[in-house]
Amino acid sequence: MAAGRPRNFDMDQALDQALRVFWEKGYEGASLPDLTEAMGINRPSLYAAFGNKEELFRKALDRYETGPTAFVARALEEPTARQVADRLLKEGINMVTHPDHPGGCLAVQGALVCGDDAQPIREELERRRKAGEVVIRKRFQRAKAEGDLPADVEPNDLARYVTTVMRGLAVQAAGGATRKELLRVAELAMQAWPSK
Amino acid sequence: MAAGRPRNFDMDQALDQALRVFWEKGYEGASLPDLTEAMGINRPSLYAAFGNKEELFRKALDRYETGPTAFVARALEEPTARQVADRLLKEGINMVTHPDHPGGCLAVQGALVCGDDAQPIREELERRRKAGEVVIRKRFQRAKAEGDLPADVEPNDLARYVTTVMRGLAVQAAGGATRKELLRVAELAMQAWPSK
DNA sequence: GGCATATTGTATCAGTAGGTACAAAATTAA
DNA sequence: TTAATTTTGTACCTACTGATACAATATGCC
Repeated sequence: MAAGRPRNFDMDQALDQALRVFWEKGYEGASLPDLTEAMGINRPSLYAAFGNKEELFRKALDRYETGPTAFVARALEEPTARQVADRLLKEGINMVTHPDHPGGCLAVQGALVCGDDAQPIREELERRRKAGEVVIRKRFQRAKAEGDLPADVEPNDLARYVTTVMRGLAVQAAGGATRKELLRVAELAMQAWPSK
Repeated sequence: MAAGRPRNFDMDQALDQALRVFWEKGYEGASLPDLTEAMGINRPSLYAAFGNKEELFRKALDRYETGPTAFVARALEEPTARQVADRLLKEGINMVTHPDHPGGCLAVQGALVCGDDAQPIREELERRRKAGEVVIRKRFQRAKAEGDLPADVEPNDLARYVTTVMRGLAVQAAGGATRKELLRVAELAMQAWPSK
């Protein structure tokens, strides 16, 4: 089979740059010139390689989930529910305030609300946020089955609590809060943990 | 003084509609046609009465703060810090899930991140969020001076904690969480309150 | 009524949004 | 070397963005 002219950019590197732009400006706020400049490619190359803006965002989002947010899966492996929650908060803070990439969380600030055109993206992000909540809930359900949580505690509520705090932390980080400030918040948030 | 042709719309009513659109779609996501249609006026009337899109947003934001978010000032009047926090969370939830207006919080979803043009708005919202945090902090500082909080507790941290949870609740509400779900979260969040 | 003033509606502006046509360039297969 | 294939770069498209010029209209004051 024939080969054709080779592309002179790395797809993953370009995607990382697109991710950075979407993260920093949101889906709507990221313009095609913003993206092509950061990715170091021109418009037709972007469309040939990634489809369109919406598909590019989805691919950047996939990369976001296998990269920066991989800490969630790791945190779930902690032995107790309490340790899971503690690590989710701490590593979450580490992520949303990490100096190597934009502050905050793409799943929150990518398109929390938006115009009509971007609604599919808003819904996609909402779906993924929901999915993140579900894996945490399942982990806490398991914890309860293992006797690791009091009988009168709803894993559902606990998962929603941790998730809600994490999203609040993400908003704070997007606004410039420091890691140190947010770690104090996490410490307080963990005071709510049942049966200390 | 002469009068000229009277405007045939109510400024406050129009502003309320603009507020609704910005709340629902964010600053960038709200287009001029979105705004004029909701406000029931045409473009030149909008510009004559409110300046431009940015000024309109600022005026809608002022109205937001004297209307939907007025619960904050009321909550601060509660006798104890604990009651203040509890009421902030509960009334905050009531607000961000109220059926009479869009879900979530304008100060969070109006422009958490955005493109270059909207940066002034993003910064304005960040300023106002910060100001909201400050009034809560001051209330907790007073509480501490009054012996209403343990000596080893930082009012600063407590204010940031409450604020962070409220913002998390706002994100959840923007994503469609119900009032009932969020009240369970608030209940858990209050478990963290010092010296029960 | 006539004048000054202010708002309305239409029609339009320049700039930018996302997206693409098309030819030149760079590769592999034959 | 030639043919087939794929990417690149330029130039461009349509639609929509926020914003206005201007004439028509509606008021209060004299």
